[in-house]
Amino acid sequence: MAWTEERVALLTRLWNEGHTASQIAEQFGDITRNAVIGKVHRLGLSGRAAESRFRAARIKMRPRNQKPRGGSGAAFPVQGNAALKAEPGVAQAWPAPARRPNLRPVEQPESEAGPVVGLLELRESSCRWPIGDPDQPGFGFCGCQKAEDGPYCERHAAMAFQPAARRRPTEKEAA
DNA sequence: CCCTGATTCGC
DNA sequence: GCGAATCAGG
Repeated sequence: MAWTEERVALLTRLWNEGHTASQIAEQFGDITRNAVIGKVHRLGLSGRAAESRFRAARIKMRPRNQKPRGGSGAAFPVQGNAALKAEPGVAQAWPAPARRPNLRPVEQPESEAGPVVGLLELRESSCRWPIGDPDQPGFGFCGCQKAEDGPYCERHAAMAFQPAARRRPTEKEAA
Protein backbone atom coordinates (compact mmCIF):
# COMPACT_ATOMS: atom_id res chain seq x y z
CA MET A 1 0.00 0.00 0.00
CA ALA A 2 1.41 3.32 -1.04
CA TRP A 3 1.44 6.51 0.93
CA THR A 4 -1.16 8.38 -1.03
CA GLU A 5 -1.82 12.03 -0.37
CA GLU A 6 -4.95 11.14 1.50
CA ARG A 7 -3.20 8.67 3.70
CA VAL A 8 -0.39 11.08 4.44
CA ALA A 9 -2.92 13.77 5.30
CA LEU A 10 -4.77 11.48 7.66
CA LEU A 11 -1.55 10.28 9.22
CA THR A 12 -0.37 13.82 9.76
CA ARG A 13 -3.61 14.90 11.32
CA LEU A 14 -3.89 11.97 13.68
CA TRP A 15 -0.27 12.24 14.68
CA ASN A 16 -0.55 15.94 15.40
CA GLU A 17 -3.66 15.31 17.41
CA GLY A 18 -1.59 13.17 19.69
CA HIS A 19 -2.68 9.70 18.73
CA THR A 20 -0.05 7.04 19.19
CA ALA A 21 1.58 5.24 16.32
CA SER A 22 -0.21 2.07 17.32
CA GLN A 23 -3.59 3.74 17.32
CA ILE A 24 -2.96 5.20 13.93
CA ALA A 25 -1.73 1.93 12.53
CA GLU A 26 -4.79 0.21 13.92
CA GLN A 27 -7.03 2.68 12.23
CA PHE A 28 -5.34 2.31 8.89
CA GLY A 29 -5.67 -1.38 9.41
CA ASP A 30 -3.13 -2.48 6.87
CA ILE A 31 0.14 -1.15 8.21
CA THR A 32 2.20 -1.59 11.34
CA ARG A 33 3.08 1.01 13.87
CA ASN A 34 6.64 0.82 12.60
CA ALA A 35 5.43 1.97 9.24
CA VAL A 36 3.65 4.84 10.91
CA ILE A 37 6.69 5.87 12.88
CA GLY A 38 8.94 5.55 9.88
CA LYS A 39 6.68 7.74 7.79
CA VAL A 40 6.29 10.26 10.57
CA HIS A 41 10.04 10.63 10.69
CA ARG A 42 10.42 10.95 6.97
CA LEU A 43 7.79 13.63 7.03
CA GLY A 44 9.65 15.42 9.76
CA LEU A 45 6.74 15.25 12.17
CA SER A 46 8.55 13.52 14.96
CA GLY A 47 8.48 16.57 17.17
CA ARG A 48 4.71 16.47 17.33
CA ALA A 49 3.61 19.84 16.04
CA ALA A 50 0.79 19.96 18.55
CA GLU A 51 2.20 18.12 21.48
CA SER A 52 -0.51 16.33 23.35
CA ARG A 53 -1.34 18.06 26.56
CA PHE A 54 -2.33 14.79 28.07
CA ARG A 55 0.80 12.80 27.74
CA ALA A 56 3.24 13.44 30.51
CA ALA A 57 6.61 14.82 29.57
CA ARG A 58 8.43 11.78 28.43
CA ILE A 59 11.33 12.28 26.15
CA LYS A 60 14.56 11.58 27.88
CA MET A 61 17.96 12.28 26.57
CA ARG A 62 20.19 9.45 25.60
CA PRO A 63 23.71 9.98 26.83
CA ARG A 64 25.59 11.59 24.02
CA ASN A 65 27.75 9.59 21.68
CA GLN A 66 26.25 6.26 22.50
CA LYS A 67 24.45 3.65 20.55
CA PRO A 68 25.13 4.69 16.98
CA ARG A 69 22.47 2.32 15.80
CA GLY A 70 18.96 1.62 17.01
CA GLY A 71 18.23 2.37 20.58
CA SER A 72 15.82 4.92 21.83
CA GLY A 73 15.81 8.43 23.09
CA ALA A 74 15.57 11.61 21.16
CA ALA A 75 18.38 12.52 18.87
CA PHE A 76 18.38 16.00 20.29
CA PRO A 77 17.12 17.57 23.46
CA VAL A 78 13.44 18.34 23.44
CA GLN A 79 12.20 21.35 25.26
CA GLY A 80 10.03 20.75 28.26
CA ASN A 81 6.35 20.46 27.68
CA ALA A 82 5.33 24.03 28.18
CA ALA A 83 1.71 23.34 27.47
CA LEU A 84 1.57 20.74 30.18
CA LYS A 85 3.01 23.09 32.72
CA ALA A 86 0.91 25.99 31.61
CA GLU A 87 -2.30 24.07 31.87
CA PRO A 88 -2.19 21.79 34.84
CA GLY A 89 -5.32 19.86 35.37
CA VAL A 90 -6.75 19.98 31.90
CA ALA A 91 -9.09 17.08 31.85
CA GLN A 92 -10.83 17.12 28.53
CA ALA A 93 -9.89 15.18 25.50
CA TRP A 94 -8.31 16.95 22.58
CA PRO A 95 -10.70 19.29 20.90
CA ALA A 96 -13.21 17.62 18.70
CA PRO A 97 -12.99 18.62 15.08
CA ALA A 98 -15.40 21.35 14.10
CA ARG A 99 -17.09 18.97 11.79
CA ARG A 100 -17.05 15.30 11.16
CA PRO A 101 -13.91 14.51 9.19
CA ASN A 102 -15.72 12.26 6.81
CA LEU A 103 -12.55 10.49 5.90
CA ARG A 104 -12.14 7.09 4.47
CA PRO A 105 -8.63 5.93 5.25
CA VAL A 106 -9.07 2.60 3.63
CA GLU A 107 -11.53 0.82 1.45
CA GLN A 108 -15.13 1.81 1.67
CA PRO A 109 -17.28 -1.13 2.59
CA GLU A 110 -19.97 -1.64 0.05
CA SER A 111 -22.70 -2.58 2.44
CA GLU A 112 -23.46 0.93 3.58
CA ALA A 113 -24.03 4.01 1.57
CA GLY A 114 -22.82 6.60 4.05
CA PRO A 115 -19.27 7.51 4.97
CA VAL A 116 -17.44 5.34 7.44
CA VAL A 117 -15.90 7.02 10.42
CA GLY A 118 -12.88 5.47 12.03
CA LEU A 119 -12.67 4.84 15.74
CA LEU A 120 -10.40 7.82 16.21
CA GLU A 121 -12.81 10.13 14.47
CA LEU A 122 -15.78 9.21 16.60
CA ARG A 123 -17.29 12.08 18.52
CA GLU A 124 -19.76 12.14 21.33
CA SER A 125 -22.49 12.80 18.83
CA SER A 126 -21.46 10.15 16.36
CA CYS A 127 -23.66 7.21 15.59
CA ARG A 128 -21.76 4.14 16.70
CA TRP A 129 -23.36 1.65 14.39
CA PRO A 130 -20.48 -0.57 13.33
CA ILE A 131 -19.78 -1.03 9.67
CA GLY A 132 -17.57 -3.75 8.35
CA ASP A 133 -15.47 -6.35 10.07
CA PRO A 134 -13.59 -5.13 13.12
CA ASP A 135 -10.71 -7.38 12.16
CA GLN A 136 -10.48 -6.08 8.64
CA PRO A 137 -9.14 -2.82 7.25
CA GLY A 138 -11.82 -0.27 6.71
CA PHE A 139 -13.83 -1.06 9.77
CA GLY A 140 -15.60 1.96 11.09
CA PHE A 141 -18.81 3.42 12.28
CA CYS A 142 -21.78 5.13 10.73
CA GLY A 143 -20.66 8.35 12.36
CA CYS A 144 -23.60 10.49 11.40
CA GLN A 145 -25.44 12.59 13.96
CA LYS A 146 -26.78 10.19 16.54
CA ALA A 147 -30.10 10.44 18.29
CA GLU A 148 -30.11 12.19 21.65
CA ASP A 149 -31.09 9.19 23.66
CA GLY A 150 -28.99 6.41 22.24
CA PRO A 151 -25.75 5.38 20.63
CA TYR A 152 -27.16 5.28 17.12
CA CYS A 153 -28.66 7.60 14.59
CA GLU A 154 -32.37 7.29 14.00
CA ARG A 155 -32.01 4.98 11.07
CA HIS A 156 -29.74 2.57 12.89
CA ALA A 157 -31.67 2.86 16.12
CA ALA A 158 -34.66 1.64 14.20
CA MET A 159 -32.63 -1.33 13.09
CA ALA A 160 -31.18 -2.01 16.50
CA PHE A 161 -34.25 -1.57 18.59
CA GLN A 162 -36.96 -2.97 16.42
CA PRO A 163 -39.61 -4.64 18.49
CA ALA A 164 -39.10 -8.29 19.09
CA ALA A 165 -40.22 -10.24 16.13
CA ARG A 166 -43.59 -11.73 16.45
CA ARG A 167 -42.85 -15.00 18.11
CA ARG A 168 -44.53 -18.02 16.74
CA PRO A 169 -45.92 -20.22 19.42
CA THR A 170 -43.73 -23.17 20.09
CA GLU A 171 -45.07 -26.52 19.11
CA LYS A 172 -45.68 -27.22 22.72
CA GLU A 173 -47.70 -24.05 23.14
CA ALA A 174 -49.59 -24.69 19.96
CA ALA A 175 -50.54 -28.09 21.15
C1' DC B 1 5.03 -8.35 29.67
C1' DC B 2 2.38 -4.53 28.14
C1' DC B 3 3.21 -0.25 25.88
C1' DT B 4 5.77 4.21 23.89
C1' DG B 5 8.75 6.53 20.07
C1' DA B 6 13.67 6.57 17.75
C1' DT B 7 17.01 4.80 14.86
C1' DT B 8 19.39 2.10 11.34
C1' DC B 9 19.80 -0.16 7.15
C1' DG B 10 18.56 -3.98 3.77
C1' DC B 11 15.40 -3.84 0.45
C1' DG C 1 11.22 5.82 0.17
C1' DC C 2 9.78 2.11 2.95
C1' DG C 3 9.36 -0.44 7.28
C1' DA C 4 11.12 -4.65 10.14
C1' DA C 5 14.25 -5.17 13.60
C1' DT C 6 15.91 -3.45 17.43
C1' DC C 7 16.75 -0.43 20.90
C1' DA C 8 15.81 2.27 25.73
C1' DG C 9 12.45 3.51 28.62
C1' DG C 10 7.59 4.07 31.06
